[in-house]
Amino acid sequence: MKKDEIVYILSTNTLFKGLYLDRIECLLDLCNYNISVFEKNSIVLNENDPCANMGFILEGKVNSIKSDPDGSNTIVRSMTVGDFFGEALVFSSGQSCPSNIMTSGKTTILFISSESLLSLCEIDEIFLKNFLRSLSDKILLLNKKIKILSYASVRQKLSCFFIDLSNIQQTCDIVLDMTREELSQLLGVARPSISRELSKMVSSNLISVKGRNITLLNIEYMANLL
Amino acid sequence: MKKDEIVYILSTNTLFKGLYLDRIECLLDLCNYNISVFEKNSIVLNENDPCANMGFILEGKVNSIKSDPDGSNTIVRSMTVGDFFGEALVFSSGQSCPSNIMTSGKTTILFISSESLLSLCEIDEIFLKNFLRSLSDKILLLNKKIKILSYASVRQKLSCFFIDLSNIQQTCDIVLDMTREELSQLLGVARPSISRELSKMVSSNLISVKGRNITLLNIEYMANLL
DNA sequence: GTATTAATGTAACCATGGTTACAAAATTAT
DNA sequence: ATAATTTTGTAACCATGGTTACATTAATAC
Repeated sequence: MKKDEIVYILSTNTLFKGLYLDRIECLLDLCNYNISVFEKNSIVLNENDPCANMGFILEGKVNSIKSDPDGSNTIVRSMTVGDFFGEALVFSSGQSCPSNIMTSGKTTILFISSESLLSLCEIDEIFLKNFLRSLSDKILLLNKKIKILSYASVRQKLSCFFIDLSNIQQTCDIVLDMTREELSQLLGVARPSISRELSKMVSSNLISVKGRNITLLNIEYMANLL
Repeated sequence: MKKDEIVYILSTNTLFKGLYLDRIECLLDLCNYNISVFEKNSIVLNENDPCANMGFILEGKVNSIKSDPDGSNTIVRSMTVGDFFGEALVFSSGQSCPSNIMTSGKTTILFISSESLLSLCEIDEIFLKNFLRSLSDKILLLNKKIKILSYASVRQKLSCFFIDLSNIQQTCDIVLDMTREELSQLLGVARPSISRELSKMVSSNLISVKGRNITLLNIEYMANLL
């Protein structure tokens, strides 16, 4: 893969946002990096492996996979070109990879060492700001997830999720960009329980539902549950 | 409060770890900072306020408080001398304070602006590493919390928690440093449910319990639940 | 178009855990 | 030591939501 292709892909992710292509190339040249190609279904990183590099996906697709005791595997996170992983691991105190990372197709990954990342932070203020913002946003995202998981009832979880979404989309007519199955996993609830509670909320005139389009009819009441 | 007292207090927290006192003083002099004194039960920051400064507690005690819809208040986090807050907020993209921050006694707080923090990161590599480590460790901590909250059964939650603790304490004879009530809040479970499941686990010879001392008798079985 | 697959709604059953209430034990204050 | 307070265990009751199974609808492939 040519260097300008690599640089272009890097420019699409949030860590290099705001940087010109030639600046990115310049920064990359300063780095201790290496590029690895993985076959389909090969293991990039095992659970509990130490993690000294960040990975940037240049080609293909990788999944972060958690093995359940019953033998089944859950995809925790799915990443593709432009995504990166390990940003919270390389600078943590002696922590290791929390899940298996596996390719689901032929995949090219750029690895940058933690020392180099530290240099980038020192050399380029924009990169530093981006890195700090990325970590901070992740913390806020996880906090929001904890908030949702902490609610006792499915109605509370849905209400919280819908209200957040209506704030983001700036309308009471919100559109879900996921299946019910994915929604249920996000909220930590069984899929039929989601459907059941949605029906109840429709009966109670809290919302109306048409496929993935949901209208919030009584935000005040829903907000009072939280 | 004298400057060398301030510097000493800062030296006790993780962001200034590894820095000599005179270096901290030097860094502080470069900062745009201000020191505010709050009376008992005054509000430092309201929920949803924008957050452009980090706060370091120099004196007293502050609580991060979440108001429930039923009118009750939950203390999310309790902070005292040497603790700091807002590290994940100042660099996030347009996010605001997730909870009320209130003093619970006469309190002195040192505020440092986000611009100054950015400067410190650029000037001092140790500070930069500390800041990155602090954010990263928080992410891993939140991930662990999500993992526990995601388990369906109380037995799973307790098993996960106990096994983590036995790794930290390097023994099967673990000691809880909290009440059952606090444990139940941490795991997101009702307090009597904790007691009930502990009893069941004793009956099943998985653990033995004597007050806050718990012995893990069958770690393998417990690990297989996860 | 039809066929195939995936997504969704629904219902019955039942296990888990929340709620409440109270007693016993442990801790702390006086 | 005694009293007061907090922490903890226990039991009965019952609501919530998980499980399973199946029908229906929507989406996609052919």
